[in-house]
Amino acid sequence: MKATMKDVAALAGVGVGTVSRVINGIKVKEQTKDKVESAIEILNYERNEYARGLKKNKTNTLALIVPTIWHPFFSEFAYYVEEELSKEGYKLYLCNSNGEADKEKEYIQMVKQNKVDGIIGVTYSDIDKYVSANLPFVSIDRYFTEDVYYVTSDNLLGGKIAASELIKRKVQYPAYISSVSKYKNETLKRYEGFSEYCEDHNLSVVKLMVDEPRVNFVQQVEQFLIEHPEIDGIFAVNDLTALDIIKVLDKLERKVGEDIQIIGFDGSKTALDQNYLLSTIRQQVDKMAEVSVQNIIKLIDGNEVPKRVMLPVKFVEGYTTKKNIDIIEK
Amino acid sequence: MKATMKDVAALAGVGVGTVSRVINGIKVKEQTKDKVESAIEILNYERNEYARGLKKNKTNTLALIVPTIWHPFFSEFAYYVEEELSKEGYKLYLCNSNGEADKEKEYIQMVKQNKVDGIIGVTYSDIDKYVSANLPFVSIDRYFTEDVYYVTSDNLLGGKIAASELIKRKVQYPAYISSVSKYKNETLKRYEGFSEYCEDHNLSVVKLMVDEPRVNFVQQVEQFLIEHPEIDGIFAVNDLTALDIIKVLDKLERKVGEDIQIIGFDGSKTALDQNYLLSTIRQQVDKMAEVSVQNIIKLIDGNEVPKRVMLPVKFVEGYTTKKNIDIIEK
DNA sequence: CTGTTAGCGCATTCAC
DNA sequence: GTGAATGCGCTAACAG
Repeated sequence: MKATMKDVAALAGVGVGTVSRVINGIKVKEQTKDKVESAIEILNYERNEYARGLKKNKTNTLALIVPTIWHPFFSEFAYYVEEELSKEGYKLYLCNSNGEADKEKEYIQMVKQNKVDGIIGVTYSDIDKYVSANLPFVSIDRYFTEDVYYVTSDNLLGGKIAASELIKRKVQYPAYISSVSKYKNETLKRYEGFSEYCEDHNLSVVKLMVDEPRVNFVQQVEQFLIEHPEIDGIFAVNDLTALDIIKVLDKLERKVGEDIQIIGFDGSKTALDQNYLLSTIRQQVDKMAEVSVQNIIKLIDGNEVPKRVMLPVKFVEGYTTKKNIDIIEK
Repeated sequence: MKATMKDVAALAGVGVGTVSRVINGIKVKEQTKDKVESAIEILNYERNEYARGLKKNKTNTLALIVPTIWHPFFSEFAYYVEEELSKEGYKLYLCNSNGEADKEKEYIQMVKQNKVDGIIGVTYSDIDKYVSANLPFVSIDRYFTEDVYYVTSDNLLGGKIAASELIKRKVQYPAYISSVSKYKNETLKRYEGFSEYCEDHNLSVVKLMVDEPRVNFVQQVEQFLIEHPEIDGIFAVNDLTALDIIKVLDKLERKVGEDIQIIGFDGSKTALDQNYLLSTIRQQVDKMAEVSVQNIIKLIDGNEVPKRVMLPVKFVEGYTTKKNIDIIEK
């Protein structure tokens, strides 16, 4: 049936230890190495990962928890995480939590059972009590406690940039629209930055914050916009929300990019490709993934990494904000 | 440190065998069962999956190979696969192949090494030589050989429906635009169905098929549309391509949905949400995922499943085709 | 440098 | 019903 190390050792006329050494790249006499390798070849030997894991307590496997891989931001993030991990010789488990703590707990169990070495998680549930300080866990976009490592974009700055770009384009009545999870996360900073900047420029922000899970989101947006006809600039918590809002604006026959300007957040490539039109605050998804992966691997290996990493963002102009500001400004 | 079965057995005052039985739900006297369970509780015991895997040679883990999780169709598919798998108590490895056979081979190795029990693959490379008949492998959207199980949408019918919907809307000069992989896959059927139906209605279709990987795709589309100004209806190989084409049409100032109609393919929810406007042929992604998962699990368990499953598709009307056909038809 | 050996933690005989 | 014993395939420590 399936060849084991013993078979290989027998065929090569050496001990199992030697076979193990060859496989793991530990120095062995060239000649014996050749013998072993050809035996491996002949028997079509493949190492059994279970036996190995049992000894080494190391799986070279990570889990990625996202609310849903459906969301373009998460799927782009997952893409980069897997790519980076693959370079490092790691495999990736994918978990859609749907915001349910249960499933997240399950994966935390897995690291305890040695099924995975660590977790990268975009978790919007109250998972924090389960992640202990010595559990390799890197949180994305969410601050738990001092113990939990996290990497995030500079959401505060993003909010400020959005405000500044809108104000630059003569927006007088800025609005912020978002859906909010009952669990605190970094997206709240987008609002903070936005309103702070607006207030500094003597503009007050009207806001709509819909509780998650979103029900009748579109209707609520519509009502909000009808109640506040003066709004001429909107900052949306993310691109998908921005697109939903645009839908409503279309329906209300407000000319987006002219009568009313809108800026999203994320700028993940999928969304941009599909909606080349949306002005947005772009997060460096690739970088986030890279840093997350590098950090968690270092954590697994017992090295020090910064508790917190914050990545810059930048404005990407689309067609939902006014062009040629220079001309406008004249 | 970490509690093992031995510890539990010691604390409960029973043998390890009994502990094992309790854990695996094999009948044990109620009383001893309770003892064991409370010992497990106290010691916070968790089964080591590696030791278990070593014995059982079963991992309850599957791999999903997609070209890139980025693509909304694949990310939606991945979502449903993971969801379905989760119900069945399976874990999912995610692999972005980027169309490279190497990475796909690596995962096939993994099933041989008992790291995964089976693979669901959307593979556009010539992986077929590596998947043997007894390897649990379900292919999506691609026919290999008689040996390989696959599930796909009814692409031929989809093409026909697209043609019929366009013709119903008075299209006279239908076109088909696509990018094509050098490896045969089921998407070619979309063209077949489309052109077949058109020809049956005495319309000849002009087509643009750009080789993958796409370089200068947009430019090629633009040139194609300029060279064929008569085109008044387009069927695109998928939604993303349709959106790219719309971009070009916008640039050329052709009024989409009026001067020129366009139908995409996929209708995955993400794309629809973001582009509520696109008329498309909708695949039942959830169903595809469900069937794939059920079939591969059956295969793993050694049961019979149909070699080939073909799922129906349907037209979903957006704003890129004419509305109120009745009125038009009068 | 290399062969031998002792577990890793569990499931599964086999006796009792 | 249940405890004890055997090995799954591998790595690492040890002895040569």
